[in-house]
Amino acid sequence: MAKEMNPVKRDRPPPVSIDDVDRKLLRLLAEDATRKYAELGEAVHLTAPAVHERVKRLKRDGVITGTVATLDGKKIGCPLLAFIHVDTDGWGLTDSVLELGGLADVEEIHSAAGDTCVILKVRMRGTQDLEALLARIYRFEGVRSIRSHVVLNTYLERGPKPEIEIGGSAE
Amino acid sequence: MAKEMNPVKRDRPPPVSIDDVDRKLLRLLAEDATRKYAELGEAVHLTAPAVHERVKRLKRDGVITGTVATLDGKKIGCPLLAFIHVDTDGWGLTDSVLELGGLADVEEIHSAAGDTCVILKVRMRGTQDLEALLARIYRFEGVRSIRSHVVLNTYLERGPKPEIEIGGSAE
DNA sequence: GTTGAAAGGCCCTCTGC
DNA sequence: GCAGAGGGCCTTTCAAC
Repeated sequence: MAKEMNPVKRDRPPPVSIDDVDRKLLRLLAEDATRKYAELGEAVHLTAPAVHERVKRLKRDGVITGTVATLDGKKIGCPLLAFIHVDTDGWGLTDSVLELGGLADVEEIHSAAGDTCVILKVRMRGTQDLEALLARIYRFEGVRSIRSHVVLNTYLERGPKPEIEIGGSAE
Repeated sequence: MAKEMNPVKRDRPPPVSIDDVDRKLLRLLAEDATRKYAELGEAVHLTAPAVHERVKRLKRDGVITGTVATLDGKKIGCPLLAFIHVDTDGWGLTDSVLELGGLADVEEIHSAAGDTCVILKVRMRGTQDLEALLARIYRFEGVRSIRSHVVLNTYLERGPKPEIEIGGSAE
């Protein structure tokens, strides 16, 4: 086949096929998962059973990974949001860092390229909790430095949303 | 009152009151919002109508801000996750940056303390889209520097979760 | 894919306790 | 706060097209 000969092809095309109707459904559900199938149907010009079939497929294929309630950080007593960048010597950090996932404060753990190795997103009750967490991280082996970025205000915060067009980059 | 005399008190206690049962419900719903009221009820030793009443109150008070479907970034064709730190001269950046919220790629926009002013979380189809976005940001007035942190692997990614204990910091 | 219909489940409310 | 019962909406499936 001409597959490997085409330089435009991505190296790893997604194994699941998603069309524009799926994308629109995903966008709507990513915004509000309580929408009824009938409502979704009229948005994409399909009937409720057809929509149900697509959504079921999207869940089965792992495109939709779950349905969750979003909470207000301040209202639950965690007004302090921060990003923590941890720079390490080697890679022995990994196991220790993954343990941080057990803390309710820690929302995200990523490994990253660039001048930092691990990026954490944490939401805490106050600066004292943040201090305690930093102290704990510093106790890990191989930690060279930590930089904290305390968030002053959040203007946007949402989950992944599929692009609407294949060639475009926006809306 | 002895309120102002107690140095332990927080400066701004949350206006909505949430007890431990609420917190447990919030944790369960933040994990999986499709849980049935009966199931939630037996987890907190309450009946379904009682749970329903609490959840309704939590939504009315804005503690629960919504119910959304979570999507797999890779499966929807956006495997490239990155954090972008934008450093600016003044504050004129704000309006321009907020416009970025219109892009589907941009998931989060925060203003931050420290050596960076704005933190963006973006999820894109590839490095070309990232380059285009960076070029766009550089065109903004007052942008001094940009640092991008491309995520290699995500170990944890979830929404806010209330602490389970008043004094504790974990599970 | 569609329409129509039917069964079942759960939400939600209301009533008393 | 509990228990129980009822109405109604919606999901979900099945038929036939």
